[in-house]
Amino acid sequence: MPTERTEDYLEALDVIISEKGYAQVKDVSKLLGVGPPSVTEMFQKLGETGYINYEKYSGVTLTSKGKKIAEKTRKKHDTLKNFLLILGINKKIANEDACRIEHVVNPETMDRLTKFVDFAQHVGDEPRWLDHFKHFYETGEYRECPLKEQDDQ
Amino acid sequence: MPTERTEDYLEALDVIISEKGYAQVKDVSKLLGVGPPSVTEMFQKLGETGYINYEKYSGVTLTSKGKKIAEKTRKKHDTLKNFLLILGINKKIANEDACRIEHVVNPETMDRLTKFVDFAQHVGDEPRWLDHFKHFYETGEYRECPLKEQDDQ
DNA sequence: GAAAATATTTTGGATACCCTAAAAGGTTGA
DNA sequence: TCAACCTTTTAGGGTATCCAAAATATTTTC
Repeated sequence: MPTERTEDYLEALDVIISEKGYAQVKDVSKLLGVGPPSVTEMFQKLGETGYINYEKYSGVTLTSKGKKIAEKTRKKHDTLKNFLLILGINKKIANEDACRIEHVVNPETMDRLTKFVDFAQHVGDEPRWLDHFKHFYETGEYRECPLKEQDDQ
Repeated sequence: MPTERTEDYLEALDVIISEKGYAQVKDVSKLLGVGPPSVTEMFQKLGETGYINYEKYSGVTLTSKGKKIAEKTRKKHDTLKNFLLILGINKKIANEDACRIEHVVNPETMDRLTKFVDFAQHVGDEPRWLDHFKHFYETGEYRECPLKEQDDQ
């Protein structure tokens, strides 16, 4: 199993590579905010464990094994981020939190969250209950669904 | 700032202490699934940094500084767990995920989630939209809110 | 009250990260 | 072509966590 940090590096590599075809130490260093020696060290490890194609002093690419992890991680990231956005959290925080949560959630939880996001986005515009939640969030006031009473009668 | 692991230990201590008044190395060792030397080592660190009252070979208690962190962490844990339960995730997984997510979420996200849990639990029984989500989760079929059409006319 | 059982601590070591400083490789433009 | 300028790598350390084995303390039991 890759460590959390390994997932972070693979995900970053995937982002960079999808933009410029390969990734250099300095790109990852900048994106993850760590020093070049840390990146080189990780490149060596990722090379040895077969996640990337690594040759000293040249740009790296992902192997299919690495790509698989990267994509899985990015997908989780997207779902989490979308979920947080639905809740009304701003983009920056949604991204940061998604970045950290993506490494620790159970697949079953991801599955439910994915469906939840689908559910909230299924209709064109915001579903009524979500409007109600936002109203509740802002005012503390709960808007009862009028249908409820109809049912009870 | 306490590390994630420090939060875990403090939370565990709080759980144990609220049950038997003090905590021993073996209790924490069992609860967190780490060996006794790791616990002793952490006790020493927590003692030095003022989170617990530690004396060699005797049960420990939390200082108010430690209690504060422990409670904050437990509260986050509870909210996250409740949220996951609302989504329909089983208790075991909800607990495990809450345990890991609690260390990495932004306060703003916690705030929204807390309100979301309140929102979903506001009425006595499950709100209609949540029923609809569960139906959607199981069948992939979306139940339109009948009111929607009324509005449109 | 001492032997046996249990609990805790110490010692010594491992791993996965991170870093700074210095060396070495690669690139480029006068 | 070679000096200057990146970029990457190596060398040498640091921290936080974990562990097994051995030493020590405490508690229980006869």
